[in-house]
Amino acid sequence: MTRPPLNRLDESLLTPLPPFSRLERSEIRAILDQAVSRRVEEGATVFHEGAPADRFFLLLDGTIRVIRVTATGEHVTALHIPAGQLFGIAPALGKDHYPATAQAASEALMLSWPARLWPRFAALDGFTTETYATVGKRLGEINDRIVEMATLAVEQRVANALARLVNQTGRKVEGGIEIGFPLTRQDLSEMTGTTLHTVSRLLSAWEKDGIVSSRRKHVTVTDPHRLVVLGQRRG
Amino acid sequence: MTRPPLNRLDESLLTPLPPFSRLERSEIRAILDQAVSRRVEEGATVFHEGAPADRFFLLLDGTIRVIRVTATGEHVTALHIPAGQLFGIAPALGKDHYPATAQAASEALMLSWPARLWPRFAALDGFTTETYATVGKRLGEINDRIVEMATLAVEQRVANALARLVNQTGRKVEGGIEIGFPLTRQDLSEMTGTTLHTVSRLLSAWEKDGIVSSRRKHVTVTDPHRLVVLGQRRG
DNA sequence: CGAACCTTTGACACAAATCAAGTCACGTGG
DNA sequence: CCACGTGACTTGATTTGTGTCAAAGGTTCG
Repeated sequence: MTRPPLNRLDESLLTPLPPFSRLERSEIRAILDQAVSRRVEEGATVFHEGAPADRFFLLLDGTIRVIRVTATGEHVTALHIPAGQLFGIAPALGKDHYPATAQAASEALMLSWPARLWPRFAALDGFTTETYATVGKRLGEINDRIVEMATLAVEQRVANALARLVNQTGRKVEGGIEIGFPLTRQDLSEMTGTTLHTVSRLLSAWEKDGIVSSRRKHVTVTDPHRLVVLGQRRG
Repeated sequence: MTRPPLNRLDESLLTPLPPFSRLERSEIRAILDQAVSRRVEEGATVFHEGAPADRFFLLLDGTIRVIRVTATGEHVTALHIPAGQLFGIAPALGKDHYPATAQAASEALMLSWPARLWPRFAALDGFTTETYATVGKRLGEINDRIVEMATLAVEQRVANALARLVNQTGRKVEGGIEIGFPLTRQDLSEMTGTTLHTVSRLLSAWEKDGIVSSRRKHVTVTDPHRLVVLGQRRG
């Protein structure tokens, strides 16, 4: 499952990514040589909530879903992480256990390093600045979700969740923009704090109105503008 | 309103606080000499969401409420900050504008420094580590709130919010533990995403059951254990 | 071909928002 | 010091958005 790099990883993997972009070629080389690369399939778990945070990760391709499971077994999706970002960076926040579970929303490709190397990374020029900017963005996102949950009705929350996914992972297809990974009604309900039944009803209604179009596990937004409008207060 | 320190601030103000505890006496002296102290009264705003983040703060006494206001004018309370913590640390997260509004829940006393000094603080031994541990804790807290909002009913959310306030700011009084600052039903509703009416009904019911006791703007929890039980799933 | 799963739809129940008065405490100013 | 006004709180009646319960249809894959 985890394997050392068989052939050297190419430096161009990291150069375009913000936390690494200011580094010297030699520094990037050193970082890559210490990385372990890993491929996980759709739905597989990368690490579990509460497990010792022994590694941190960089997502090269795919999407990671960050979820938490309650005492009664309900799943709540806290966040989606797009390709190009660090995740599992518990060490950066003074935690020695992962605060949530990370699973692959679609097949994913990632690099990882042992947590004990974090301080060395942190010492690199511009690395911390960029990292904490990412943390700041996530904090902002998650805050927006609280405001949303506190003030909006289910329909608006689902509309906004879909709109966010379109922006983060959407890819143009004929007739609209498709979410970039397999997505069930249940998944959407776990992102918005509702039930798969309600999501199903909403998507059915929206499909009738020509706003979305969906097949099993695939959702395409055909009228993004109207979707955004649905997300506003007052329908 | 903002005023320079008239008499030198005492070093013992900072020594016990985690981000400063590892610093030399001389370093603390230098930090204090650059600080501006400020007292704000109950309800006053320290800084507004969206304003340029030109200063960062340390709360010496009182409680700060972090709120966001929606386009339609609703208020949502994201977080309460207890005495002894840094706040408004937008510079630490790469932001040059405050992402939320901070207001004093009770009369509050704070120090502040210009944002441009942040890098110098960050270079001090152990300072960043402790700061980001705080950020991590807040991220965790806010995450818990999302899980709560997604899975719990109103009664349980309000019970948990009260329980949290008891832990953070409660002080023993005869007959129970009182929340450490003035708190209205409206305030509680803004923390839990419900209406003041529902909160009022809940508190009335709990008062009848001997779990809380309240007078105008003051809430005392008389049976903390049963309150915690109310916060669990299944009442 | 069957099993596992995702999805849809209807009927019903209920928690909580909304609508609507009205009482009660407190601080202010005359 | 009392009257007045404002803001906090309470409580009932009504409405409604969503969850829950229930059943069945559709897809995919082994």
